[in-house]
This record gives sequence, C-alpha cells and structure tokens, in this order.
Amino acid sequence: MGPTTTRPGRNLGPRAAAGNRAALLAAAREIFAQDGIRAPLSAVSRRAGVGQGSLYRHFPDRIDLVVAVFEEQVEAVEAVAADRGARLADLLGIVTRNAIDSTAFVDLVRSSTAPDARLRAFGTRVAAALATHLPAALAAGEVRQELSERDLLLAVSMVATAVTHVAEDERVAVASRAWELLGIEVRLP
Amino acid sequence: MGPTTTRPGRNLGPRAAAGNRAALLAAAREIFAQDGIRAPLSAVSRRAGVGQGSLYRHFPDRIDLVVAVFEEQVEAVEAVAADRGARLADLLGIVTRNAIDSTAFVDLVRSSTAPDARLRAFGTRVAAALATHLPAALAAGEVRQELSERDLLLAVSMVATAVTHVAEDERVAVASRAWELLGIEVRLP
DNA sequence: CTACAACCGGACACAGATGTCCGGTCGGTC
DNA sequence: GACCGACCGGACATCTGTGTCCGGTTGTAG
Repeated sequence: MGPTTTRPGRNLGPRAAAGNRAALLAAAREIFAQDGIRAPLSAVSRRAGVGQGSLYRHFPDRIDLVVAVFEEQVEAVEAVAADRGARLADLLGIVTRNAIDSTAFVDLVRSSTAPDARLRAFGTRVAAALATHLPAALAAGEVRQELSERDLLLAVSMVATAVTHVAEDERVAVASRAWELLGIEVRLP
Repeated sequence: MGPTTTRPGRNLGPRAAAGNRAALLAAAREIFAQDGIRAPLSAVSRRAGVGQGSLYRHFPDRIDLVVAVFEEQVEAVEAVAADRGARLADLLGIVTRNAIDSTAFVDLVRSSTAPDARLRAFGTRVAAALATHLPAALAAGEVRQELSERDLLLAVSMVATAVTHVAEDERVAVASRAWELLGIEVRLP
C-alpha cells in the first residue's frame, strides 16, 4: 500500500507540480531524441513516472511539449547567430550538433512548412539564424560564391537527415564526412 | 443492391485472382509512392476496390507487397549497372529518378540495416549496383579521387531523403541542385 | 483536529490500423 | 441445369495510442 518511492511526486500538493513538469520535460527530451517528435506521449508519461492526466494538464497537446523541450536548443542556435565573433562554420556546427544529439531536432529544422504555426516558427527561426552569417562568409571567401541561403538550408537538411539514419556512435563521423563532401567547413562544438 | 460497378472483380472465380492482384499492386504503388512503405494497408485495399481478405491472401504481410511493388524498380537499376555503356552518372540518375517518383523507394535505399531480410536485400542490391561503375568513374576522372563506395551511398541517401521532403513539383530541381552541391555529375533519365 | 481545495494517477471511451474468419457468390464440371 | 469448390468482401476481434474524467490523496487554513 505504501508506494513511497522516489517518484517525482505522488501528490505533494501544489508544490509537486513543478517537479512533475520538470520530470516530464526530461522524459520527453530523451524520448523525442530517440524516436522523433511523433513518439507516443504515453511513453513520455510512463518514463516520467507520472500519470497521463498530469502530462496533459501541463502540456495540453504534443506541440506544447515539443516547444517546451526545444525552445532552449533553438535559443542556443540563435545565440551563436547573434555572436559577432562566430563564423558560419560555428553556426552550422551547433545545428549539426543538435541534429546528432536528437532526432527530434531534425524534425524541427525541416518543419518550416509544417501545418502547426508553433512548429513552423522553429523552422523559420533556425533558417533565419543560418542566414545571418552567410554574407560575411561569402565576403571572406570561406564558402563558394555560388552558395545561396536556400542551398544552405538544403545542405543542413541533408546532413541532418543522414545523421538520424545511422547508429549513434557513427553520427559524428557521418556528419563530418557529409560536410566534407559538400565542401563546406563546419566546426562542431 | 446491384453493385455491378467496374471493380476489378466481384468474384469472377479463379480467373479474377490475377486481376485483383494487379489492382492491388497498382494501388500499392501509388499509395507507397505518396506515403512511404509504412502507409496503412487498409488504404491499399480500399483504393484497389478489393476486400481486406483479398489483400492479405495475395500478400500475407506488408513486406511481401513492398517486394512485389519494387522488384521491378530495383531490377531497372541493376540493368543500368550491368550495361557496360552506362556511366556512373546514369546509375546515380536512375536511382535519383526512382527517389523522385516514390517516397517508398527512399525507404528501400536506406534499408541496408532494416530488421527484415527481404528489405535488407533491396538495400544491398542497390548498393552493389552503385558500386559497379565507381572504379571506372574514378579511372576516367569523372569524380573526385577521394570518393569511396561508402561516400557514394551517403550521398545517394542524402539526396534521396532531401527530395522526399519537398513538394513534388520541386523535386527535380532540388535533386539537381543537391548533386551540384556535392560536386557529383548526374544524368537524370 | 477537521474541512477544504488543489492536484495526482490511472481507468476509460474513442479512434485508426492490423490481420483473421466466415457467409455469400460465381465459374467450372458433369 | 444443378452441384461443387474456390474465391471474394467486409465484419470483427485485437492492439496501440490519444485525450478526458473522476475518485483519492495530501498540504494548508481555520
């Protein structure tokens, strides 16, 4: 009868809400990383050791959860974009790193045409960040002159997707080689 | 009461079996092309105008259907590979063409590590075909010297996947540009 | 100590897909 | 022309995932 396990919170009143929320986010981050953003939400609540009810109370739908999980990553990309000391290679590097770490991030990068506006926003923000340093890279001769913003997005999408289709321990190697084949310099963080 | 439509065959005896089979294959080709090899099979039987029972009688499981649908495409690739007059660019061209025409073909190309042996066989066959003309292309200086068989597969996988994630009417343009970025010549059939 | 209100967990109703099973129907055969 | 057996279609049982709802628990206030 006494399930006094170390679960996030078998009801500790209002105070537990935050703990449950954090547990759900952590669980979702892991599950989405492995299976992409379409993974079953029931798996998330199970992994978090929390009831379905709590999941849906904190995050009414799947997108709410995705947004909460990846806001941080997208901001990290934007931070590099805003850094005047950074170069295009750094920007591509952090995006590639995110793709290596999480299958779901790839879904996000590709979602500039997604049906849901909140998801599209992520895709757009990453695209905008990537565009930031392209002119400077072109001016400095760091990349081929013919490279357009669109090309950059295509390249990122190709590399990111390739990475998600190989075993985890090969991802860094595959990503590096892919960028080499494309003739674009990248600096992985 | 009289459903005397032009359906493949509301039971014409043994003779209808072949007709139903053909209708199922055609339906599956369309549905797989659009939604990939994981599309619901119920959609296939519905589109074919045939009962679920008939579908499963002809093709006991999903893979049987996939194999039947794409055997032809894979053979076409192998035919080009066997043609001593063809060049690597032709080989990459036909594979790219198949990817443009069918999302499901991309699933196949990537399935050299799939759980099912029949699916793996497809991936392996395409990989083997691609490898056929690489030595000649290297000798003739048609591609960069550093290009390995593995690189070729990576490149194909990247381009093919990129293509499936854009609207149909952009696919040819995206595929062409992707190969350009990779610095590899392709001749689309 | 008791009553309250907020929050929790999981049962549940629902939806979509899979694969099976069986009554009905039609060509073939004698 | 009547029977037979093969084949057809779709209803159905099952499974997996989604989102809702409610009885139960627990911290807090009086």
